[in-house]
Amino acid sequence: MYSKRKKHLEARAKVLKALAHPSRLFIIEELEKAERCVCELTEMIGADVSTVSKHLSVLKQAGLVIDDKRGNQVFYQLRMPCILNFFSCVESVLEAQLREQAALLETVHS
Amino acid sequence: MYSKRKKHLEARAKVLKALAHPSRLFIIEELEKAERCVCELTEMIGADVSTVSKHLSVLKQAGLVIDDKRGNQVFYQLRMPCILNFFSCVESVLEAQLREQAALLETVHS
DNA sequence: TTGCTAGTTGGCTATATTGCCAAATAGCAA
DNA sequence: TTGCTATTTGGCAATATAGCCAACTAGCAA
Repeated sequence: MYSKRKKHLEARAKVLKALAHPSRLFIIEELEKAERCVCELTEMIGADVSTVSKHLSVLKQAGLVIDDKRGNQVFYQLRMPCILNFFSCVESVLEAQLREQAALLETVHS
Repeated sequence: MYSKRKKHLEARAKVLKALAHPSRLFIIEELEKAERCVCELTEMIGADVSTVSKHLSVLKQAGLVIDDKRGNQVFYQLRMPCILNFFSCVESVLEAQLREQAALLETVHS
């Protein structure tokens, strides 16, 4: 029954929702390389600081990153190192879509 | 630069967004077991048929499922078998959150 | 044809998300 | 103290999402 699993699926959905934004995916990828302060991420993304701060807050709420205040800067770190492998499946979905589009073009041109 | 990766990250985000809903996660899990028609999924989820149909349309748009009309029923199948492994990371995020909450409770009680 | 079942689509309202600006907060240094 | 930088939070408007009902389409059978 759906109701039995619902709570769990909602929790899962919340994590996926937190990941489902290009800027937040960018942040995850950057944090994979090294910790970053808000100002660095803001510079790279090119949006308002408040916007980036809110994105970071979403990732933090979802348990994906942790923050560490040092001086007047806040550094964010990736909390889940498995995230990267995690994307390989998403990639295969995207690749399949590309192959499909290519095949479609093929039929148009022939 | 963010702009270079943006298109790609937007595509990724779209797939994750399609997954980021409890009913759609439920559908994915069911289709992992076997193909299902819309009526079966509707029964299990307990929402309006139109709602379930729209969820399926979102998953289809994202390239996660394919549909197969047979008679007057439409059967949906999982297109990406890797999806299941894909969730193990999300699970570890959730488990970490639970551990954290448990630790927090610990400090309250002691 | 009519009638029934299965599914999709349009339209609507309620709610959530995004991203900006402005204001508030915190650390550090003069 | 004042001033500067880094960050968060509140508020707002624009847009997107979710889920219902109603209407429409398609397959099948009498």
